[in-house]
Amino acid sequence: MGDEQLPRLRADARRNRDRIVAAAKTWFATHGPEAPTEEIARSAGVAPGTLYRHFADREALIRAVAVDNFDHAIAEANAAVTEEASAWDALVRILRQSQELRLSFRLLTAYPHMHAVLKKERNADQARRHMVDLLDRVVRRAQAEGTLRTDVGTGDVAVMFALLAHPLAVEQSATAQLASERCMALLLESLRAGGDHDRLPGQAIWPDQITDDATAPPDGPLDG
Amino acid sequence: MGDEQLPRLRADARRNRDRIVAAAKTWFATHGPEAPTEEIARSAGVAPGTLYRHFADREALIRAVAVDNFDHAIAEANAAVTEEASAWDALVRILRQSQELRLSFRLLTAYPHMHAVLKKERNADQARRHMVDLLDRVVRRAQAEGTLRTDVGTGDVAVMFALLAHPLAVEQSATAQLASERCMALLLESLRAGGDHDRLPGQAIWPDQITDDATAPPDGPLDG
Amino acid sequence: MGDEQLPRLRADARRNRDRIVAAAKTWFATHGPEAPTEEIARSAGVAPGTLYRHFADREALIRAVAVDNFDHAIAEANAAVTEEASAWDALVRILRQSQELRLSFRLLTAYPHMHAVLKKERNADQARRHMVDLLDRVVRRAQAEGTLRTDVGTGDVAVMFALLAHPLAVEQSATAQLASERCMALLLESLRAGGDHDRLPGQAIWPDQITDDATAPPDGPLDG
Amino acid sequence: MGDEQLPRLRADARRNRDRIVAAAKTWFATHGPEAPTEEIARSAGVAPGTLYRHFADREALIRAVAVDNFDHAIAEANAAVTEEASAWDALVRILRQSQELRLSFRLLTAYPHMHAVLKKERNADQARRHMVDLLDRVVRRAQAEGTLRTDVGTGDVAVMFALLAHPLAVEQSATAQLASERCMALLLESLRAGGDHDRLPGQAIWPDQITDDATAPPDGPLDG
DNA sequence: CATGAATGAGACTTCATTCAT
DNA sequence: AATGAATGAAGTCTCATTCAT
Repeated sequence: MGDEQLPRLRADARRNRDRIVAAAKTWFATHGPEAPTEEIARSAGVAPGTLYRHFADREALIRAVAVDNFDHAIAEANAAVTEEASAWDALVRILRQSQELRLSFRLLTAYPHMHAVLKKERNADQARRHMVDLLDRVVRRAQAEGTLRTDVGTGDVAVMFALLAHPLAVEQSATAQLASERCMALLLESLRAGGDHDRLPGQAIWPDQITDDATAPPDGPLDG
Repeated sequence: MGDEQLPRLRADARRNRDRIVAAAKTWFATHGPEAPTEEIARSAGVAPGTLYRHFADREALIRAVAVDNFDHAIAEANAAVTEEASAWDALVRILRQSQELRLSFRLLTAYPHMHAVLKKERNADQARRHMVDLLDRVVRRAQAEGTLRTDVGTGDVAVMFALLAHPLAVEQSATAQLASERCMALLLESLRAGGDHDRLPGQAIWPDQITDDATAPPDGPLDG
Repeated sequence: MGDEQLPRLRADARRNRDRIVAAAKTWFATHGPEAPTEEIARSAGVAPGTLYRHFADREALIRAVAVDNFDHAIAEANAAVTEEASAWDALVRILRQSQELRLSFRLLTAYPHMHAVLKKERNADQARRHMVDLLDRVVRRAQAEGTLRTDVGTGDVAVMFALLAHPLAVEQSATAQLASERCMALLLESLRAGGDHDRLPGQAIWPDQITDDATAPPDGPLDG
Repeated sequence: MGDEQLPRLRADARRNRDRIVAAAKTWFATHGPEAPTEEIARSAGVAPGTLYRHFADREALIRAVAVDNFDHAIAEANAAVTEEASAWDALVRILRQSQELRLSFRLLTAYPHMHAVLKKERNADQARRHMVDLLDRVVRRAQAEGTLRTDVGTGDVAVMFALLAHPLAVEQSATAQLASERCMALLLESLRAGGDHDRLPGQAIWPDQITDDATAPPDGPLDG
């Protein structure tokens, strides 16, 4: 899903590459995108030089992690679509289960210039579009089956996903877990078809509006 | 509000301190909480030594910025409570207008150990509690006046605030602005009293649960 | 001569700067232009950070050393012109004595892109032109006094200086010393006015031809 | 001449060895003796491991390049001696034409410990002596035929060769080419027998004095 | 023999913080 | 109280060389 284009690697090199990405994913998740490459290498059980043989610099590593996250997220989303009885259930499952997707979003918002970084690699941008396409199909099907209110678009849903993917400041505790679930429940309730809905401002937002380059993010981790 | 306890400063020292906090606020907002102190000092028009005369280390500076943010946010929230006709309207206004509050929340989620950091300084922790108290009053009043559903607590509302305070990855464009407003509208709709509500998981979350030390964040910027 | 434009430095900073340049001069002379900056700093009795406070990178340090060399070389040449009875004697003394000039040339030919590097700093380029001007006056005076053959130009003389400034591969031994002196003697003999001279190829080379950018050096230490 | 002692190599190995030496010669000439071995290998179309199968380390590669240079230079010098009418003409041709000789001298003066390095390999040292012997014969013959002044020795001539082998800092331009030719003409004029000659300092320098270990260079590229 | 992945020492540079002026 | 120079600990990245495939 993002790796077919890599030149064939020798088995040991491939294994090292995978271990480095896995270690980086953990370090980025726990210590942010500035986590020391040396520590990442150590966690992966390789020397620093090996990390740099596979990834030219920190950015390349971040891109690789992001692509990997998106790949897994897409796989999870596909499974949800395939296995759930209704599009609505698929949507709920995607929202609830995608830890990988969540990590992607965290990385996305924590690293300055992240969009620019991702654009540098075909894989990364493709993965993003792929995810959006998938979400778009689910949204339209949910509206067709009458479970999702029809005055929201895929873009609206994506924005909500992005918000919910953010870590709560208190996330690890039991309260945080509960808070997160309650928040999701409230959001899902507001998306559900039926009942009286307020008129939302503007028009529904669809994928073409969020895929557009015009929506490039600002400059900085807190704004980006 | 958070600064009464500071020793009297000479006028010029006071001015320097203020300029440093202002510069830091800008740098933290645009370049994250790791922004170089030297740059912050330069922006403030002082030498690095001066910055460190006022703030023992980076953390102290972050605390000062947070306190400053909270002070402003509290002032804005007070104005909302005073000037709006209903508690609901005050809530909406707080959510929509408080740029300072938004920045506070961003800082809160972007910096590792932020809770621990804030706790180190009486001022900072007090400001946070002050803000929560204020929100609590508004929430209870809104429930009393019948505009806010009663199965949510102040903690739930705070979590939503925190979520909405996050920048959308697309925030700068017109679409992003619209997306943000639509998202807020959906959230507010879900908080509004009336209609049929799904049963939310667990119990309502109230201030004591989010002020509790048990909710301390884990170790890392993305999780914290 | 190359340092008037520096902002006033505090006395201690000035002293450190000078010690760093002196240490760098020694290291470059003995270990080439890739000598470790850390060692240079250690020799100067400062920490690496101090070296980098004064010189943004290795290139800047090399430029500073080159400027310093040229400054000293110019001073020596000026002394020769002032103190020697004839322009010819001044020429001989300049050729024989200018250790600093010799070091400049070594650096010049040992470091890739050296000309480009020097051009980056106004001081460096100015010093070079200054030196050429000085040499030009001596050459013309020697020709006017009838001691230097008139079919050579300042450019020719400069080229010979440059050649002689190169280290002989055997330079440190007694033989090398002698070889160097005999070589100089032969060269000076060929420059001396009087007797029958072969027709030299082309025309005399004057300063405008060697100051011209068109004569930029090739890419590399052995060709440059 | 320098390679008879090598063990027989398979045809492909032999071809690889030759390509590596050729690539190294180019890289050393353009980027100095510290040129990355990996780049040299790439230019030669082999993997780094192959380079190290043929040459134990960087020094061995440098020696191989030097031997190769000397071999070619000797062949050219032999041709000059054979084909030119007088020893003087042979001397002039050797000086003017031997690009390989020039490169040998450059490498010799650019690399630290070069003499020590060459001495480590029988081939390299033999090639150097061979070249000196050849030059010695030409010098003596030229003096015998009355075209070379008799107060200079082979060592003096070799030193001049070494000097002229250095690149002029301006070598690439038309002016540089001319300057080089004029410089050679002046030097040759000073070597020519006839006319009044100044007394040169010391005694003529002969091969035994420059082959002597006592002339070993100091420690560093700029002095060596 | 060739390959090219892995190593790991070490270079350069940055920056939070201290301290002499 | 302010200044800004100095420090030195990290961190990133390179590359000569080794070694498993």
